[in-house]
Amino acid sequence: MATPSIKEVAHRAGVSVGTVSNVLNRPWIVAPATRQRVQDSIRALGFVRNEAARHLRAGRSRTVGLVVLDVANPFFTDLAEGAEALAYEHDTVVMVCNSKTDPVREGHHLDQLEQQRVLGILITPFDSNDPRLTALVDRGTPVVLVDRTADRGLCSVSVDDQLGGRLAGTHLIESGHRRIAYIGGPFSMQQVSDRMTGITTVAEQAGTVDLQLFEVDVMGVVEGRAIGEQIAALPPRSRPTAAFLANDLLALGFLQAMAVAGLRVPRDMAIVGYDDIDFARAAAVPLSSVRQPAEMLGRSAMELLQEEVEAADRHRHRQVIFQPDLIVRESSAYKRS
Amino acid sequence: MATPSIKEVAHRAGVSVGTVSNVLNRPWIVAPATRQRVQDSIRALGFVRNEAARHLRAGRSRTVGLVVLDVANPFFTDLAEGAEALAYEHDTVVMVCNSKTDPVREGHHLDQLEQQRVLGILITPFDSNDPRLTALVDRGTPVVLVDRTADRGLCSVSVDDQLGGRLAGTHLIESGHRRIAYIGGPFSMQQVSDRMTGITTVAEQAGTVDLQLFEVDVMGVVEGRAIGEQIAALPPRSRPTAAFLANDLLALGFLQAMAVAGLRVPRDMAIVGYDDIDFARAAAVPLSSVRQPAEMLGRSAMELLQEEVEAADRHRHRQVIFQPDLIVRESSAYKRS
DNA sequence: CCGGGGGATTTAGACGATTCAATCAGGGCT
DNA sequence: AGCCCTGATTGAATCGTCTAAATCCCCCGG
Repeated sequence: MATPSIKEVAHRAGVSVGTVSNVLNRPWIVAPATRQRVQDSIRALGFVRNEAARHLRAGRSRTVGLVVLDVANPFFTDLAEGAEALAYEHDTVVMVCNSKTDPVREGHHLDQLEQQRVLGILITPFDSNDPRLTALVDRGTPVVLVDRTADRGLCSVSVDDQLGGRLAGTHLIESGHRRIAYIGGPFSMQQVSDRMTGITTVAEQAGTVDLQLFEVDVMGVVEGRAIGEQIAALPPRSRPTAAFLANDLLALGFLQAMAVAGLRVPRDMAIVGYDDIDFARAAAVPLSSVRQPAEMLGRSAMELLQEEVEAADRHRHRQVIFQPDLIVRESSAYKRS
Repeated sequence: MATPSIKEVAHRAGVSVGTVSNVLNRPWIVAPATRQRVQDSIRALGFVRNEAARHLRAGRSRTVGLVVLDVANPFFTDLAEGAEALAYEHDTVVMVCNSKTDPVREGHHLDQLEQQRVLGILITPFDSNDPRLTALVDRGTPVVLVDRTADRGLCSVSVDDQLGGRLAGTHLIESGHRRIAYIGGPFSMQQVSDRMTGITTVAEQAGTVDLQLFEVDVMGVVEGRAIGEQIAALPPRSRPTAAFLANDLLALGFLQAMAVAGLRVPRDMAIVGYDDIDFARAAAVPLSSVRQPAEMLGRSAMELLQEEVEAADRHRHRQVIFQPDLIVRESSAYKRS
């Protein structure tokens, strides 16, 4: 009835449990005839290894945790894809957890993962300086920050967000915009504030640019739409003529709101998003966006983790940084005279 | 160095391991003073429960596997969201696995989940009659089919796909279309063929409708674009005037191809998708789509599973079926004379 | 014929948490 | 003083797998 254990397999094959274990782990040291008998027994009983027992014995599991801010965001699914591809090569399983930009959920997932004694954790944290992260590391779970730069003793994989902000800002300013909105949030999140710093820098260099900041709690389509309505309702005189949004979901929502409000994109409102998700190109007005190498990020993060797990001791933490690209499409392809 | 075990905690608190375990599991039977001492010890040592050991002892894990066809598809992330919400209430963890419509990957994930002795598996299988599924059940892992109807002894949660197909078909036919394309795939997948059956039925009833079928391997944006190009290249005389696509990703890709080819939607080509994902409404031309209650599906599936796990014995397998709705938007809002 | 060598197999002890039967310490009652 | 009861705590066995050390067996060489 219950799943058979190695013991039943051994009994049926007329050998000891040790031999069965050897067949499973070092088949070459077992005599061919015996090996065959054991394998037959395994098949006949439908034996399936118990990962919990292996894990307990080995002291380490074969799972890696990946905690992301929003699984529904294609950027993160791409990232997960990359991580999973590499994990597969290392005979490792990825457990994807969705924190939904909520520190409480994030904490809950971290607890679960630690209890499961995962090999390590890849995380896009709500707050990169969260003491829980370092505590985790101190207690022995390797952590790699994803899409965030680690300052202290951690590995991290990130994209130069300030550069991303500068790219978007420069593009909009050169297109003649003087009132620009930056929309993202929460500002406490490193990536959001870095992108802001980027665009702020170039705005200040240009001198005459009026940069308005709008904060949201969560970066989803719904929130983008809401901010869009709010901005569309401003008097045309003071209303920004361009918006840079900290991710594409926000941008898509924002774009919808423009359509509803009857504002033309890019004529009345230029839009630049971030991440360059697949849907950006398929939007009502194809969306300009700052592209990040999502899959590469995931792959790279997993690489660092595996390195740390295997080298254990003599491992130096590294910070890998990628460069973003600006992809200009119709939503910002209009030069103001 | 290594994570401390219950033994170190006990030693430091000057009690036996049994008492520590009691503090963790039935604190009320432990004398307050002792309890306090143990809790202090736990905190001081940074003790974290070892889930593998608990699991091994308990004989059952606290994880549920969810295997979906495509995590990048918002339909499935919504579904996962629903499942996770209920899991949380049952103090259970969901492990999301992405089969990418690939039976091999699917099999790999099933193996992993079984080795982990998960509580149960929720799956949108590539092939509902896959013998591996029933084998899994026979060996003791409860399985609930999601977005598929189970015939045999399994629980399932699904949406009436034939009805969905009929809704889309009727709508297009009543709008005056006589040449209609149905695009989806692989046709061997139950939901794809059910939707086809639905539209075929109403097309036959109408009598004069020419229904053309196009098969794809995977239902993603890229494939939709490819089929779109192919159809746009047909001579206008024989080219369908409407397309019903088996999911919204396909439809979005298809829509892009129309734009590129210079065909106007809905005038030259009406489009109806399936799933009504968030992006459908945000598309270049807002997409008509057959809506499925994704989150509800996930929740419901998890409900059935928990029921089966708890009732163990006297549990009757059930097939829950939801009704889809047709959401008409601009992409099909044009009546041919 | 005996000892030794080497390959094949077995044995036994972890790994960490849980649980239940057994023990223990006190207090109250006769 | 002796006894019992109760509530608190302990001890030991258990879950399934792995591995290092021990044992077994057979054959070969001296």
